[in-house]
Amino acid sequence: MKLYEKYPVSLTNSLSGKKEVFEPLNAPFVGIYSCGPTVYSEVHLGNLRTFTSFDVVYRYLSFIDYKVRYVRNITDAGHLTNDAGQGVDRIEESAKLESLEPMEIVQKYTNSFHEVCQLFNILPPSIEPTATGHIVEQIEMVNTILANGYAYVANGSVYFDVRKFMEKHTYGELSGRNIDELLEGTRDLDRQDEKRNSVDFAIWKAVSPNHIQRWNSPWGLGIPGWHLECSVMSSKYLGRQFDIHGGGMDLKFPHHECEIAQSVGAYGKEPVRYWMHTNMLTVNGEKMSKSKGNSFLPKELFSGTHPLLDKSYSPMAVRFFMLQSHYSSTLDFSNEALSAAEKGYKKLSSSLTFIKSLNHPGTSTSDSSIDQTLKALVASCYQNMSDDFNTATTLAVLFEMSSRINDFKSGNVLLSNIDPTVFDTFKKAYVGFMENVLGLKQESGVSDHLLEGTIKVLIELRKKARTDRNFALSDKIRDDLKAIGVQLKDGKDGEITYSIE
RNA sequence: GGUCUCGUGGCCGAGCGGCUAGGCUGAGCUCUGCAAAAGCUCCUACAGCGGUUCGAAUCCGCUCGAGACCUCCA
Repeated sequence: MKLYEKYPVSLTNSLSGKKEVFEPLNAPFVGIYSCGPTVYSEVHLGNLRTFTSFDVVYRYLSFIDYKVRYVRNITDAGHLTNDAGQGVDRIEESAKLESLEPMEIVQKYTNSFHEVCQLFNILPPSIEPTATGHIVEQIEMVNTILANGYAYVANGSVYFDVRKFMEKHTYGELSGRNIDELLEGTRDLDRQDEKRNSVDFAIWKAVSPNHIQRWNSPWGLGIPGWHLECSVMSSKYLGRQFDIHGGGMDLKFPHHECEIAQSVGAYGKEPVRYWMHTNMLTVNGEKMSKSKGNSFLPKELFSGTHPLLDKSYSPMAVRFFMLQSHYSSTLDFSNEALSAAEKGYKKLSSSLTFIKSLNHPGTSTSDSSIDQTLKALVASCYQNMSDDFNTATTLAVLFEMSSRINDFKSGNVLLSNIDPTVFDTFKKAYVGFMENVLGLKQESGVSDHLLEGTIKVLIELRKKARTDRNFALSDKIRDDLKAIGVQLKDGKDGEITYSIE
């Protein structure tokens, strides 16, 4: 029996607004697409929340035996600041600002995005396609939509004809938009606009010859529409209908709505079975965004240099902070919350370190009540994650497990009272959910062998001092190390461990 | 203005009609040469007002407050 059969996943489908049982089209295969970054500047913490959320979805579905293909794109062309016709091309704009080639901008911020992902332990997707790598396919899709009569050409641009589309299909379903009202607004449309209706959107956009990024098409020089690339790349790698499409709440309209329309307009069927939307990271109750000026860059977080930050925070503390809330709730940033998260993470992390090195002696006089408790905790991890990827409740279970691990450590509970198989399952689950599912890896306090060795020497000296009952000296070693951020902990058995503050 | 979401204890945050969330902080105890860590215990909530129900933080209505989307945004 596969794990996903034992712990069936349910998730909130934005399309219905309800929690539904997840049934992949072709189990055990699962296709996930999530909207990646537009690489015109550095990603901020808010962006990262979404990527972290889908990273966990990807990790968990893989963990419970699904064969997941996870596609996350890089938008490196065609992202205008609006569809209305006078929009500025984000990549071009940054290129001018930084005096670089557009593709240099793309490379620079793609690299930076990858570095940040690595720091936050966000796994690379199975496929990371780029818009510029799929110009041919995008032109093909525009042609298909034109052939189906759902688009029109105007001055070298191609627009999706929403009103025409609505004669046979629905538009606005995902975001709950009242399109009649949107169409009402059409009368106010600027006369100079090439669009027939204000709700129409560009699937191919003509550009002038001095636009650096441009491609030849049947309609002249231009760039692909932003909404189009996701439709093209998702259908290319996951099929015309696939399981999960994710993204931030703010992409629901118009981006995802347009994706649906394009795919239906081209291929005649709903592209996505389950839509998942992550909620926003807020600062003092307001959405974190570049335009509001309340966003931090990851590196500002690690250095603690941003004015809104009291101190620096490690990537795993931040990851833990995000996982403590549900992906569909807003999460409010604050120094207090982050400090609390940092301590909580350290607690779980030290249990992780300990249990990894702990092995069952082999024989046991089994105490079934402890075995039952441990087994229930393991099952609870799966149940919580299968329940709409509830990382918050899963963490609560992990804290419970951490307490049990500390019982092993202190000798409150003897391993000889635990069935070896149960212990093995428990250990694998704790390590697995921490590292593989939630992606909370251990942050090595000391990366330097020299330093590590030096601390060990000092620990040996302190042990000697303690056995000699030279407490003045042993306290001095401990206090002086503490002053530079190394906390020593005396174990019952005389062993001394340390942690870096 | 339209659409929608949210309002939980000192703080952050789960909760999807009945059963302990959890973390951080604070207080006490145990262990310890003293600390730290750990263990145990305690403090405590569901914005307000009505309604449905045997029973509501959880469902319905109203009021107040906050936010998101409706233009680009994870």
